[in-house]
Amino acid sequence: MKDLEQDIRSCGLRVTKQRIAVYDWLRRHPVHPTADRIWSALLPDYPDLSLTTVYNTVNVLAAHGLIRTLNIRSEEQRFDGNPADHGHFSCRGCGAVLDFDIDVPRIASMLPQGCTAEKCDVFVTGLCTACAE
Amino acid sequence: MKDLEQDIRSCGLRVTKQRIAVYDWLRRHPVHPTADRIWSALLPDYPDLSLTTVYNTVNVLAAHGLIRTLNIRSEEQRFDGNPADHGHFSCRGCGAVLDFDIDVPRIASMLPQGCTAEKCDVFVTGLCTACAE
DNA sequence: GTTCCTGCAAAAGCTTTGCAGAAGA
DNA sequence: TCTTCTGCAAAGCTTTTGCAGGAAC
Repeated sequence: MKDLEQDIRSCGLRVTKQRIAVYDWLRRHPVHPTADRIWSALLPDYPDLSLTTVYNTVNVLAAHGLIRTLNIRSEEQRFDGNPADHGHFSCRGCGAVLDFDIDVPRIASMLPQGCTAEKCDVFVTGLCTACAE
Repeated sequence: MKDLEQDIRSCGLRVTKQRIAVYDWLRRHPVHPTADRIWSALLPDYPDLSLTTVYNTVNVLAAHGLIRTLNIRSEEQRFDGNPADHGHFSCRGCGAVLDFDIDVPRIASMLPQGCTAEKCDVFVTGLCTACAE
């Protein structure tokens, strides 16, 4: 928990219980939630937490690279507590989103000549093992 | 132009001048536009075209695999006249979106065990050659 | 004591829906 | 002729903004 505070503080941000709560939840639940989902999950423990603050918090955390924003589906924005480059596999059958490791240099080698990669997202849609049957 | 009609017809859809216009424009302008951008571009030639119809059309075309929807940025949905798997490079400097070829089998090999890839999107953010200076 | 953050309400922006009239097959 | 599509207006949703009170430092 102390390291979460440290992360936030080292970005020049103030440590508030709302920021700790959102950041901690996001890191412990790798479910790529929407802002609304984060808010609902925290509401029992933080009855005064507002959806506006969740939006504000995820935007601030993402701007400082502590979390990452995803656009898997068109309708809504999702957030990921793991800011490292990694792939997302979305199962068409059960709707689950699985993380997987990606070989960033290998993907960067596919880029147009002269372009440099700073952030890399890979989204694959298909069927997972269970749904393939 | 005839092949566009053919594409639309072969999906069991009716051929209308609006659908031809949107589909044709999208295929000839690989700029990954928003619905609004498509509408603005076509308005001079189709003064009666409504934004609702553009939305309806891109959704129908995408549902039948003739075009592809993208979620490069969070705010808005974009469309791509090329339905084949390919990567998108978004330049942080000039905002341009460049297509690049991807090696799908190579990426599929990074997937979790047992998962099968049906659609693959790769989004890379960074700096293009011109902006890198 | 300052500055920054939170939370409410309202606004903004994109996208969808309902429905009557028009167009395609 | 029958079914599908278009276009207008209005609604729906997610996300942002403005601002007063409150918390962090």
